[in-house]
Amino acid sequence: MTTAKTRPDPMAILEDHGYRSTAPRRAVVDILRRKEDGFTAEEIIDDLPGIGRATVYRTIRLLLEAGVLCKLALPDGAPKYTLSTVEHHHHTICVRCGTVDTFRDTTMERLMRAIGDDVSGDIVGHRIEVYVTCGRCLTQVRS
Amino acid sequence: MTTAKTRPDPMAILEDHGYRSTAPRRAVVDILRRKEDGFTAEEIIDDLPGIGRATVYRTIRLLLEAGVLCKLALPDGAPKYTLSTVEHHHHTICVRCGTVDTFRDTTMERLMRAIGDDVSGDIVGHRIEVYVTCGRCLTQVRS
DNA sequence: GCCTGCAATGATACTGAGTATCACTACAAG
DNA sequence: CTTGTAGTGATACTCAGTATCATTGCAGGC
Repeated sequence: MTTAKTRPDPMAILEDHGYRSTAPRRAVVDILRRKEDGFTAEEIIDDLPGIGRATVYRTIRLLLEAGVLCKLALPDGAPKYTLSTVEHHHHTICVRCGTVDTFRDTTMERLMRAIGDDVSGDIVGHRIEVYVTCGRCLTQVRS
Repeated sequence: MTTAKTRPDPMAILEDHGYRSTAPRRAVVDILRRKEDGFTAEEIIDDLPGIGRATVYRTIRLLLEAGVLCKLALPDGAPKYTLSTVEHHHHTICVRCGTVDTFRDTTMERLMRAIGDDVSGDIVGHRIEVYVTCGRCLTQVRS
C-alpha cells in the first residue's frame, strides 16, 4: 500500500503555481518527500536548523493549497501532515506508532451521497480519519 | 433534528463518576447546556469571568471523558465542542454559521466494517465530520 | 461543632501550532 | 547594473490547552 510510486515533484508543482524554486523551499520539499509515514511541522523545523519557522510553515501551506499535502488530525486533534499521491483518499493512522496509510473506498463516496439526503443543506466537504493499530504494532503487542 | 430532548444532567453524570458538584462546575455545565450549536472553550471562559481558564478546561475534559461532550474539528482544524445526546453519531458543521447538527447513518457502521477488510490492522476509532452549508445559510445566500 | 485531608480552584506560566510583522536578501527582467 | 518584488528569517504574537502550585472549601470522622 505504501508504494513509493512515481510521484510528481512537489517543487515542480509549486513552480507550476508560479512560486519560485528557492533553496529553502527545496530543502523543505526534499526532507518531507523522505517522510513516508507523515510528519509534523516542528519535526521539519528541527531537521532544518538553518531555515526559519515561518518559511517551513509557509511552504507547508503552499503545498496544502496545491493539494500536494494532506493535513490530518490525530485522535487528540494534534496535526500531522502527509504527502498525498492520489486525488481523493482517506487515511488510517496507527495510534501506537503514528504510521499513516491511505485507503480509498468507493463505499465512502456512496455514503457521502447517501448522507446528502439526510442532512439539510449542501455538503461542501468532509474529514474522515480512521484510527488503527497497524499490523506491525499488533504483532509487537502479541509477542 | 435539534430537539432539546430529555437529556441527562451532565452534572449528575460527573457525580456518578465520583466528581464533586461544585459551584464552578455547575456554572460551566449550565452555560454549555444552553449552547445548542456547539461552543469553543474560550467562549465559555469569556462568558464566565469569575471562573478560571483551568477550571473550564478541566470541566470540559471531564465531560469529554464521560462521553457527555464531543470534540469536533472545523475544516481548518479549530476545535469546537458540542453536547452529545445519543450514543454514537456524527456531526455536520455549517461552514458559514458554524451550527452543529448530528446525524446517524447505519451506512456509516457498515462502512467501518467494510473498511476493516481493506486496512491492515485493527480499527480502534474514527473521526468523521461533514462540512455543509446549512439550509438557513443557503436561503440567505440565494436571497 | 470542629478538625483535617484532599478535591477543587484560580493565577500564572508554560508548550505547541501556527500567523503577522517587518527589515533584509536574492534574483530575474529590463 | 539597477531595481522591483518574491521570498526569507527573527521575533513577537495569538489561540488552544496543560502544568504548577499556593489557596480554598467541603465532607467525613471525632
